[in-house]
Amino acid sequence: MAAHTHHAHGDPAAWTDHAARTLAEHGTRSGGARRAVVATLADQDCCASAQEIHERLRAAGRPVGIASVYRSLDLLHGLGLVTRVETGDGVARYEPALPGGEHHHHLVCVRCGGVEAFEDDALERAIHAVGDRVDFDVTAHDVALRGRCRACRAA
Amino acid sequence: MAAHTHHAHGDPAAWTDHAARTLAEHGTRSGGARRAVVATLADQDCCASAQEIHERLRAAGRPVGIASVYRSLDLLHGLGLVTRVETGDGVARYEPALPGGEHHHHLVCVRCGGVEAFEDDALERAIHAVGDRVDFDVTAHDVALRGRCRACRAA
DNA sequence: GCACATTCTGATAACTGTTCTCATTCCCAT
DNA sequence: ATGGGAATGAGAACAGTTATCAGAATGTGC
Ligand SMILES: [Zn+2]
Ligand SMILES: [Zn+2]
Ligand SMILES: [Zn+2]
Ligand SMILES: [Zn+2]
Repeated sequence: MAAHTHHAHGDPAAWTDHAARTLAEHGTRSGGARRAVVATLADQDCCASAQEIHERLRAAGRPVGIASVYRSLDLLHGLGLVTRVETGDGVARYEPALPGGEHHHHLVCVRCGGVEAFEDDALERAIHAVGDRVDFDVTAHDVALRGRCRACRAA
Repeated sequence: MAAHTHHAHGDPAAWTDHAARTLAEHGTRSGGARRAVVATLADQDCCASAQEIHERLRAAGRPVGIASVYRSLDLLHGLGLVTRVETGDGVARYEPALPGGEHHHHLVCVRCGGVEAFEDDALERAIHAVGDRVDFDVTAHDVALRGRCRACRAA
């Protein structure tokens, strides 16, 4: 068994393979920039902004043009390989979308801007029920709970 | 009885009064620009962007500087008088926050960008239950269901 | 009503995240 | 190996939002 389980939301290698396969099926070529972005995403538990990914790649000695980061994220999002998360500060964040559909939602601290993940089956059922009842073909959903994290509550 | 009930989410005059009272309690002066923004918001069933409000005021013959619109919305949001809604297109939208706490959430069409409102008690209960169980002082929540509206499903 | 301190307002500059442009590089089927 | 086309990266362009600041409006104390 591995000494640590850093990734709470599934095996990153599995998502990487899934992403590579889906990209190949769509006839895209495998360029270095996009591969680097995919690798960085696979290493993320939760959401990261385009600029964070850009910075992380630069720090890792594999700089990628910011335009390529945005392009890659846009393509991956179009193929359903990443989820776009809006935390309310006007920047889009992205996290891997697992093929099985398992996912989490977010707690956003209004003071420090920190983001935590949570999962809740009852919430998912309630959302699904709404989707069934409305005159709308619902394919995705976002939930954000806002408030104060433990640290900011004390401060 | 009124011939039509245009406002699904409470009496606009009541919200206007509530807003005016809260603003007065906070020692703000009553300038014309902010009063106009409050009046426009009171006339909204659902969310509107700063630029939409700006345009609506201009069209109504009561032009207000865009900076004043943003400032007013920011102040109202800080006082809890409006809700900020993120529909995913990178534009912040605002709608009146009723003092009783009754509110709705949104269905966003990924094709045409249209927004519809819905309410669901079971969903609210599920969200409340999550807030009780997490280590986070939850004070607000956003839910957005994404998909295709009836018109765009046909097209 | 009048003077005054303060707030509000609006034009515009500045800023930030994102998208567009285009010349160059790279991938890969042939 | 080569040729056609997709991918890349630097920088310009863009959109929404925020900051700046001089002048107008507000309301309090007289
Ligand atoms: Zn996450
Ligand atoms: Zn969910
Ligand atoms: Zn609404
Ligand atoms: Zn709710």
